[in-house]
Amino acid sequence: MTTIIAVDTLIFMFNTEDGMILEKKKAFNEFAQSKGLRSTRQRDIILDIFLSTHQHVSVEDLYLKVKASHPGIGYATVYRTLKLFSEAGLAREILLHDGQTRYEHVLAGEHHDHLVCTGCNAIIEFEDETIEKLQDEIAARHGFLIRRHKLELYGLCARCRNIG
Amino acid sequence: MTTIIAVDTLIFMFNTEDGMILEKKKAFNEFAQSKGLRSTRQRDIILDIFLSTHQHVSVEDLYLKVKASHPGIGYATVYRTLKLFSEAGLAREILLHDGQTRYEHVLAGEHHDHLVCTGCNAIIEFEDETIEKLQDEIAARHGFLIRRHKLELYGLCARCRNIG
DNA sequence: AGTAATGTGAAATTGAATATCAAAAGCAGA
DNA sequence: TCTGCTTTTGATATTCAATTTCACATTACT
Ligand SMILES: [Mn+2]
Ligand SMILES: [Mn+2]
Ligand SMILES: [Zn+2]
Ligand SMILES: [Zn+2]
Repeated sequence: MTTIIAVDTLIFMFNTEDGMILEKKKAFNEFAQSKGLRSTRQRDIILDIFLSTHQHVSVEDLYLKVKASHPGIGYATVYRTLKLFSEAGLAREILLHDGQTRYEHVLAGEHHDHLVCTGCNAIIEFEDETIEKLQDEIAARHGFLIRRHKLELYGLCARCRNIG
Repeated sequence: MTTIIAVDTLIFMFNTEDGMILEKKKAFNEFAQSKGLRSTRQRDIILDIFLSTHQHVSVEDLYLKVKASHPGIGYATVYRTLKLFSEAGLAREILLHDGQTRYEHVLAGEHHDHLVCTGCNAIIEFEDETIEKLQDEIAARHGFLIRRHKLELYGLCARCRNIG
């Protein structure tokens, strides 16, 4: 009986946003433990606030958001903590054309690339398995071992095409 | 007779590196004229030296190369002149992961993407028509009009895989 | 509590891109 | 060739995000 309830709860957890959040908190705690990092109030707060965001946030973006409720937390801490999140595998650094590093959530095992509207800065995510395969073939042809790639399509979104 | 010789010479010219160089010098002169730019000793020198390079050069790279034979020429001039080359269509700016802008030669109508070795910084150029088509399809599916794209594959080249 | 190691926040530094500005050079006419 | 106007140059300053520094605070552990 107890066991069945536990399993149900677990499945439910991982299928909701709250579940994702718990999952990521756990992932970060495990990472911190494995690296011998100490647990601090600041990291907890920054993690909570990062997990509450839904877009691609810059350090500055997140810093301002954090400062709103916790004015004592400094820019450097937010900066360092976002780097940690990315090392821990729960965030990914992305560098688009505007020269500002942004962080986005990484969902376990998921990968995507970006369509960027240069008119309104909208970012659309996409995946294309065929392109990924072709990339591997190109790499293989040149004896390369690919670690990561960057594919960004810049242009105007439907709305900006009409307005512009 | 004269005409035939001229045609032969022209064909020959465009099939050699010297021909490319002449072609690009002409292209830049035409651009300069159309923009009302003045002809200067510095621009001639910088163009010559840029055309003599074969890799993807940063402003700093080219500046050092220029300074070696012409110590009087300043960084700002090299910087501005490379921008001009790119406006004139004979160079292209590329921004790889290391956050340093580089310039490469643009061959008429040609496009390519880059395979970058993070071990030795080697850069290999490639083209893949299928990938380009798939990109267009993705864009169309989202109502986007693509202006440019960036596709970079980062990893280790054959040599660095063995050494590393 | 005591101690050593780690984390924090304000400020400083870095590094590349770009702007500024006085002096030098190019250019069209006289 | 000289003149006067405009552009270009070169040294330097500025900008701006990323990153480092360091004195002080906090944590983990005994
Ligand atoms: Mn994304
Ligand atoms: Mn190239
Ligand atoms: Zn748009
Ligand atoms: Zn290599």
